[in-house]
Amino acid sequence: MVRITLKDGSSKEYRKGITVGEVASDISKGLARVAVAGQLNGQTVDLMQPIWEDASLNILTFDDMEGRKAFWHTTSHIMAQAVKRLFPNIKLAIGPSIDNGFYYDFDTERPFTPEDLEAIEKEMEKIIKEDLELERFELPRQEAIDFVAEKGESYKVELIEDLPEDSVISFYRQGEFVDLCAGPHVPSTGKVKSFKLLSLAGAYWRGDENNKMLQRIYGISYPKKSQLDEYLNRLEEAKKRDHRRLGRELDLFSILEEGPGFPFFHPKGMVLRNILESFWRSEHTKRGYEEVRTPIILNRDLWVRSGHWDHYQENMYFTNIDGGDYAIKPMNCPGSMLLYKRRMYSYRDLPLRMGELGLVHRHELSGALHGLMRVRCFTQDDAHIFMLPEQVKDEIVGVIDLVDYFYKQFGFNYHVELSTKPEKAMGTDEEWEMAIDALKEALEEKGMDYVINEGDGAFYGPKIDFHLEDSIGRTWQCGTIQLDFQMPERFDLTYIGADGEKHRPVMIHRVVFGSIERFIGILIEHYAGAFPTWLAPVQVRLLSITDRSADYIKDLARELENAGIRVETDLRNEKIGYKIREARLQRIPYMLVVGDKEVESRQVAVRSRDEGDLGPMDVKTFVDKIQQEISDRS
RNA sequence: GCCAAUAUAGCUCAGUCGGUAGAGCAACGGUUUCGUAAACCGUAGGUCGGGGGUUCGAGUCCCCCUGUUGGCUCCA
Repeated sequence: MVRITLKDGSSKEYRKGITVGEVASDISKGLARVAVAGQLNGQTVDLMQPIWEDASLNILTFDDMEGRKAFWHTTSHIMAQAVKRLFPNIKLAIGPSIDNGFYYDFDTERPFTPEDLEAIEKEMEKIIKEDLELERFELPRQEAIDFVAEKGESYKVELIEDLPEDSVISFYRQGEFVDLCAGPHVPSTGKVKSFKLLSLAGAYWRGDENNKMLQRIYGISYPKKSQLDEYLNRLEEAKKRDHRRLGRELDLFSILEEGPGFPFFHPKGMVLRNILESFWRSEHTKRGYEEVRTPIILNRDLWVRSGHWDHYQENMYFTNIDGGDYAIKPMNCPGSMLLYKRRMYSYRDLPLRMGELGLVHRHELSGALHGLMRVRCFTQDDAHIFMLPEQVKDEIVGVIDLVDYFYKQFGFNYHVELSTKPEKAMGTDEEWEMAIDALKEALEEKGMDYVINEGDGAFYGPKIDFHLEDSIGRTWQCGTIQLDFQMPERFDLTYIGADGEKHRPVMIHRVVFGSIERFIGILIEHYAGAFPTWLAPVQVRLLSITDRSADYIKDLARELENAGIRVETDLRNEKIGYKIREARLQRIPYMLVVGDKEVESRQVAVRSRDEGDLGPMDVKTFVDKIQQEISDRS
């Protein structure tokens, strides 16, 4: 007998070799029905897994991330099986589950067409109806290689050869289809009730652009049709809040063919942008930052000195002036270095916090451009902090607090990553280690959870990245703090210490919004265009019922403008329902309806975007209310 | 940059087998002066992304280029 301890702490004896699925059935029929995998002593396993020893067991359903992954992984096998039935000559690469579904990469002579996808979906339906059982088996290394080689699956051979010597090599069989796979999987193909193939894409083998490009098919699946519909519905909803669409509908910005990746900001987009910048300025002034502006174009020598010439050239734009080579800045730091060097500093002057809203240009691959999220020119809300070595931790902590303050202001969730030394880097391993330790120490002092991102640092130093989560769960890197021992060295930055000698300051680069353009893109999606009143490009629209109220409305508009409120009037000869509809589509926070009654009583009928009709109100009452809302930034 | 899809009026989209371009909304003109999400009538608007080719004839078929979209790669 074996003793099995369940999630709730209870335990029970079963015969040796009972499977995970049988235990689930014993617990309850309902659980057995929704079970997709198990967790045996913390390890995810198949429901078909027999249990030979005492163990703790957790039954996973589709609601568990691990369970969902098994479910999606099985669906990817079903897709691969369908592809092999339809196109026997296609070679299989890899087919994992991802955060939202699964994909499978295929090596095929002829790219898939949308019609192929339909045929594959049909074949998958058949495989699901056949309700094939999945069976796991293991093979010794050489046999495994021979097995896949005989099938002509050269990518699988390569995968097995790259597995560590001592690893268990497992396969899963469903009907005539066998695939190399670590598992786990759901017990049979019939478990997958509802699925959809979503998109086709090219993808390099092993993500390396020097390798062959394979054909990737993405898909999603669910145990119930209603869940699939809900997911597809969510995708539709996300489309509606796409910042590119809202940017056009709300007249905020545009990106034209004449400037791919170079956005134009419209008047309303500029209002939003200016508010963000003035918020930024006031918060930074409060925290002891000064502001500078450095040139967009600087000569070649500077970029050679900063290391960008050697380490960043492929992302830079160049120009020539009077026979000399110049570069358009991709970063603000070298300019700031020059500003630091304009005079002598005492240790008493440090830390020196030098901020710059700097417009940088970077050559991004054409295929990577994406609305405001990924552009070729953007404004970094940059700052360089020069400090004594003993000030490093406090300064980093200060920036972490500042970033947190900003993001909370907009109600964002975020997570933190710590990136270490990349391949193309300046400086010694010791310097890097010191810098990484300083960042870790600051994070730990703040008690922040973070993940390590190996090899993803800037070429001059490690960094802490802040990743915001957007409306459809994508994450975007915004804030970053980068510790840099290299630039001060290269530019020979010094300060005079208490001992009267010259010393080397330490420097950090940091941004909070990251890129104002990207941040605006994220804000648009986050609020679905319905900006809180303090950010709304137009805060109030005055709507006339008939021409008779026009003069009163013009007076009101002036009064509200004088109170610092952003106002528009709609005096057109249209019905009130029509005007309200348009104002709502523009997501304007307040509509003031003014007809004969309001002219008579010297009031306004207030309709809030979020709360609907609030009824008549004295003008002063409304102004007080909205001003309060604006100053609270609620 | 690579793979695929795609580009028709300001916007959203029709356009069959290759026979010479159409709707709704928006704009403009008129009528209507109306109380909380779309009044009515009319007018105008297009080198069908650009270039080349096939054809008696191309929005439609082929090739090249550009942009866009979804991925890959890269990143704020």
